[in-house]
Amino acid sequence: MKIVSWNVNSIKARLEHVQKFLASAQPDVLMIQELKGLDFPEADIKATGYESAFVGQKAYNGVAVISKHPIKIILDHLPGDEADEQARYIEFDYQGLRLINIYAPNGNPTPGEKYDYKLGWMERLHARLSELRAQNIQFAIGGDFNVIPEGKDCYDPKAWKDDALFLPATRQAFRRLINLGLTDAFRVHHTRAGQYTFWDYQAGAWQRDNGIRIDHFLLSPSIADKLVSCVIDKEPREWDKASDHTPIIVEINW
DNA sequence: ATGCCTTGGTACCCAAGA
Repeated sequence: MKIVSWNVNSIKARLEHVQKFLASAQPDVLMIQELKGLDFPEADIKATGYESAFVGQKAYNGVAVISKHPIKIILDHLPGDEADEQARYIEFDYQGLRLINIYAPNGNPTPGEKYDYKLGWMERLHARLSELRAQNIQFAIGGDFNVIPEGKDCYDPKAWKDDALFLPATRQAFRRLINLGLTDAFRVHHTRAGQYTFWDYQAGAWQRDNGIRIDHFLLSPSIADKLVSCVIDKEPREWDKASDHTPIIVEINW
């Protein structure tokens, strides 16, 4: 089973890119983030042969699931704060497999309330994944975690030293997820530095390969045992009017 | 580096992104 995560930075601006990707990559499930609007082009996605479901809000955030077969939604928000109305989480069942698609908060500027929200959100995510582990529910979680796990996951660690994506407390929150017994799928078969999923639009970051690795797939133990491959597909980042993120693709022997 | 782009919402600039 081929599952993909991709922050598209507006589904309205990137619909043709999504359709082009679906046609060439033929994933079973494409989980996208940053829809940036209340509308979702379900009919256009259906025309390419895919089902879709989404959780959206006006202007910001938003996550969607595009799949060959219909999904069963388990949760349309991250539990733990009923006052939180940001569209950043969808948990669902696809062909008997539990999947989660997240758009974690950015957290800048630091310090401040946005960073506090980021850490609180990560703590709530830990609580939810801990619950799934306790219930022995096997799952894969993918998305834009907005976390640079290690120095080798960015072009210049010194430049990111005080950033919300790389602060010690941020990386600790990520390691706490890993320590639930989860596997960073990309790092199973790729260990070298300088492999990124995001390049800023500014200052020629893409041309200079000045990027960061912030889009991830974490797998529970039994799913990790079924991992075939996990790769970053840099091609869509080269397309005209590209998203600043590129897809990460995981293949599981399901 | 308060900069550099890109998007959406609102109104011709600003917030947010990372």
